[in-house]
Amino acid sequence: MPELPEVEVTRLGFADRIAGAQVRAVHLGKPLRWGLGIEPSALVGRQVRSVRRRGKYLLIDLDAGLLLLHLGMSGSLRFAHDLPEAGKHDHFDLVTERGTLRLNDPRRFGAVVYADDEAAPGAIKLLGGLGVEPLGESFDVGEFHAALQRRQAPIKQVLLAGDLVVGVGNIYASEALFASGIRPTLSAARISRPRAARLHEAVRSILARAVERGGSTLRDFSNVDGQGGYFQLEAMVYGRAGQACRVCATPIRQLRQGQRSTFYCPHCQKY
DNA sequence: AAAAGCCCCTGGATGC
DNA sequence: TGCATCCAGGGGCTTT
Repeated sequence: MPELPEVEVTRLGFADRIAGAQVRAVHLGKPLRWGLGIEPSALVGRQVRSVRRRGKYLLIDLDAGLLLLHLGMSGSLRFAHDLPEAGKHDHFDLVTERGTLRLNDPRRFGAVVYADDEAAPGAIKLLGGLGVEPLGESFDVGEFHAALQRRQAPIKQVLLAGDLVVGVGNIYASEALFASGIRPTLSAARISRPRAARLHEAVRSILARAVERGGSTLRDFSNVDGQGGYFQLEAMVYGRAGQACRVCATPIRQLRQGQRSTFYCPHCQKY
């Protein structure tokens, strides 16, 4: 669920509220994808400075060190003063005097990892290979097109790989390709400059719109206040196999690329 | 360097 | 109702 918009909506929901708070306790549930990498008690007394996002990672800056948090496939965060006792899928609590940040993650593909700083090996391993931020100024059309020229793989998988541009997951990759009229199976290297420009714009506008709509809630996602998003209602192709294209009424098709579902309109995406 | 497969884990939907 | 099977938004790691 959590792609860039969901992670950003999550961040926006608690960044300002937790900034300046002192950590009172850290509680762990079942093991996540990776261990925390520090004794939980060692975080007590540290102060939360800010919460940033890099790709699909949340970076919780402390006055000493930082926490790298990933929602995986089924993770979501809550932030509140009066959270109930931890349930079976609650695997990380950061208790502060301003409220408790709680990670709920049924599939446990998510993780919370401590690092002394962003240059620490543990942080480099997770953040080092990431591509540019699609909503930032460093996402340049010319560089994007040039990078696509060097990749022979299908464009859908190049977008998902995240080493070129981050944050585009399965839903938004399908949506961005629809918006730019490109077949998901087309080799990235065969995308012309004008098409790359359309894709570049589509990625930016769709991700920004999804943040505005509170993200997409298909199953597990909710913001830190427990509310779902609405972007899924605006999906043109994702999850719509067999249904009429909202533009041309042609039935939407579904295929598998790299063990993941892809949706597209064979009429609107001919390129 | 790039691409393709594998796998981590749980739960919901579907089919018999 | 019970049970097996398939599928799911991610991404690091290994192999080709």
